[in-house]
Amino acid sequence: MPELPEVETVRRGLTNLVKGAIIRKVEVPYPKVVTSDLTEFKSDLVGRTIEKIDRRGKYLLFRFSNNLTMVSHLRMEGQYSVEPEGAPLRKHTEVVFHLEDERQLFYNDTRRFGRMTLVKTGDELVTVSGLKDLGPEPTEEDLKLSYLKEIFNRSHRMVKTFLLDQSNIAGLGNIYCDEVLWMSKIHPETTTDKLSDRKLSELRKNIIAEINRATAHHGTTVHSFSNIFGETGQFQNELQVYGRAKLPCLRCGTTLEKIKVGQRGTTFCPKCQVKKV
DNA sequence: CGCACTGTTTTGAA
DNA sequence: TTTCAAAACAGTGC
Repeated sequence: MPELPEVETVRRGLTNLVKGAIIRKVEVPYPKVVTSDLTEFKSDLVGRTIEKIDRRGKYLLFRFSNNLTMVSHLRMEGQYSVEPEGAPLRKHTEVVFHLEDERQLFYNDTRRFGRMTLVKTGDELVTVSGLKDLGPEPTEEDLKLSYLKEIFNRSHRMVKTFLLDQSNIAGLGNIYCDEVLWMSKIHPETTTDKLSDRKLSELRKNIIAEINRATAHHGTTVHSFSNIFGETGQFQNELQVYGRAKLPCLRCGTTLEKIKVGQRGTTFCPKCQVKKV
């Protein structure tokens, strides 16, 4: 499901619904989802308040009282839902947080790729792989052009693959990568060191703008994504290339092509996005 | 039925 | 050190 705008949508929904709630009991029907000690996971959260929910890249950070943080990554199809106490588990419910107020928070995950781990607050930045090496957020303040120039010039990887690497920039996934490359008129297989400073600046602006715009639309619903209220995002109506292979480019009319780049399906316009060699 | 595809990340090997 | 393919898993569509 989720790239940064979708995870941020989930974060806001969770904040509305369960911020301030107290955990009464934790059940883990699918133990593999918890990568930290399972016994501690089930016992340590009992009695704790969900004080805040943060996000970093595609990671959700549940801040509990007494300096505990639960790191949750939804991977492909992870999803939270809030139900009345006693509601039956869903087919793919992996964790149940019973709350003190007659509700329960479910973590559901059809493909079972999502993972969560419990750490002492602050430790996530040193112990959680993926999180500790995460690149800057795609924002005006955090994503400096000088930084991009440096990492792009140093690498010889294809730009699409490079943007998907979360240690370079946090939060972009397959959909928004294809979108920003189309917007910036960059062929996905161009190697990063071939991009001019001017192109890089354009790409940076497009990344920031696109992520902001998608977040404002509550994210994109392609397969299964819906927010905690069960509402779908609206941004799929705004996509220019993703999911439009064989359809005309909305800028020049050329038929969009779909190829594989670094084992990910990649849609682009062969006329607008010419590979620089 | 078999195969390819799907919004992600980690792992191990080259 | 850097980069890449396979694997983790379930569902859907051809």
